[in-house]
Amino acid sequence: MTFHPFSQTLINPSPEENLIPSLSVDCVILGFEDDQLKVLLIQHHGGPKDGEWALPGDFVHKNIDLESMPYEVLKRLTGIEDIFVDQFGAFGACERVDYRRIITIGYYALISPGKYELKIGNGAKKVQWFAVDRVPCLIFDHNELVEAAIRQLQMDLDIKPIGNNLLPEEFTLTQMQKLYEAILGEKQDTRNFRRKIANLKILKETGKVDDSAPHRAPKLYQFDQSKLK
Amino acid sequence: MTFHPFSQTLINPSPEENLIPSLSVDCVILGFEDDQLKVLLIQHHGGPKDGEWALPGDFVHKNIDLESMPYEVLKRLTGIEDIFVDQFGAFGACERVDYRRIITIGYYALISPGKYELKIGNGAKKVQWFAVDRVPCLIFDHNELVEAAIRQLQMDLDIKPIGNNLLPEEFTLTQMQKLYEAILGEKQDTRNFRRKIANLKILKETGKVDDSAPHRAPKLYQFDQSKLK
DNA sequence: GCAAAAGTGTTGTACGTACACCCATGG
DNA sequence: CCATGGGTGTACGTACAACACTTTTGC
Repeated sequence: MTFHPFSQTLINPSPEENLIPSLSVDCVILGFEDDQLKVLLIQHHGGPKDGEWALPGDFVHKNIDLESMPYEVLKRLTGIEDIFVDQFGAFGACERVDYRRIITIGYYALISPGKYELKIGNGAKKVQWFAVDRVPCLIFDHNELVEAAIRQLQMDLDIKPIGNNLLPEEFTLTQMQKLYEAILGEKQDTRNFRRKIANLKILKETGKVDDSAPHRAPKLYQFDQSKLK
Repeated sequence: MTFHPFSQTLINPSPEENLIPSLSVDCVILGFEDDQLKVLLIQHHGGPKDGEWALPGDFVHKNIDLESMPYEVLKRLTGIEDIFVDQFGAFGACERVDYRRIITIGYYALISPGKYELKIGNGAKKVQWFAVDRVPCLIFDHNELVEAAIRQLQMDLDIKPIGNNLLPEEFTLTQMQKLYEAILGEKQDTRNFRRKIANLKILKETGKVDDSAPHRAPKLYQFDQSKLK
């Protein structure tokens, strides 16, 4: 197999003839940890972008549906498949990739960091979570993609089961509020937030509390899967 | 130049080596006429889809930004450039095109039918407006693209200057209401609609009326360009 | 008893919705 | 004078924004 300047992120790169060389998929994988929205980045190992940080991605495979591609990328990085993924745009300026004409389709994915063990593909030196307001300079237009993904996530926040994918199985309302604040980038009023969530009627109490902290123990909730439209 | 199975819509097809053969752009060109939302379709002439109806589109040109491609398509069909265009998604199921793997990026465009003279490209038999609820069976997944474009348009209706592009320079509030009804697919209450539009403060009276009809002459309005956010 | 976070209500305002009649005009 | 479409107001309910104090617990 010849060196492939863009498949640095692959664990099992496909033979080049199975790829569409001018069309890639990039994934903005978002997670919520330490009250912060984080994005999963990989550091290239070898190739023209050695040492630089980038979104995980891949060329579109000729025999795989476009919409399945982000799951392929995620499977290689995390070993999981049943996650929330949404397309947020196609990016295709002539000079977005400096050495070749490549159009990319951006997807964002929502997972819980820590729930999965990350694998480092061949072509990658490191895989690491970064807070979205501490993202380093990325290759190509990847910083733009991160911003576009977050804008889309903000718009989807009220109409898609975002929390269900970014929060642990059981969580407190304070955690959920922190998640909303991280996504929207602004503080929320506690009383208004709780009323709004209550009106959605998508949570149910577990009956348990989180008594790991040294003060009043908050109630734990979970999503009522039957009520997520 | 060899025959190119997909560039039926081109007036001046580019040499094949300037195209990205696995990546196309399709345009859902929408207009408003006779109180109906209409979409512009072309009928293929020659090639594997001879006689069938399709969205106008083109392969992505290697030396043209992706986001400029819909303008290229529109320029060939209508000779105009300054119109509203928005990307609504990338479509890439393996079997969406029956004879080859082609991913397409969908754009919708808004123009006033009748304002422009349509050109018939070589590769096309006809160019024709169809009411969106009377769209014939189209090639590939183009019917899906039309529906996706309209869904996107519905979501954009309140946040983008849709009317500014689909209505004539001067128009009545009834016309505008009919446009909203056509896009949303449901009747609007006249009083509520007028109050809503008034609250937006994006229109100004022209002082003129339309006295072409045999009853009370409605006032003519225009968009106040300085107030379109 | 205090620090630290959980939890809780009221009020005003803005917006959506439902609903019916008079007005102006041309023929 | 009548048919046709233009134009207008009120009342209600819901949703959001602003705002501060009490409760529980571990130490």
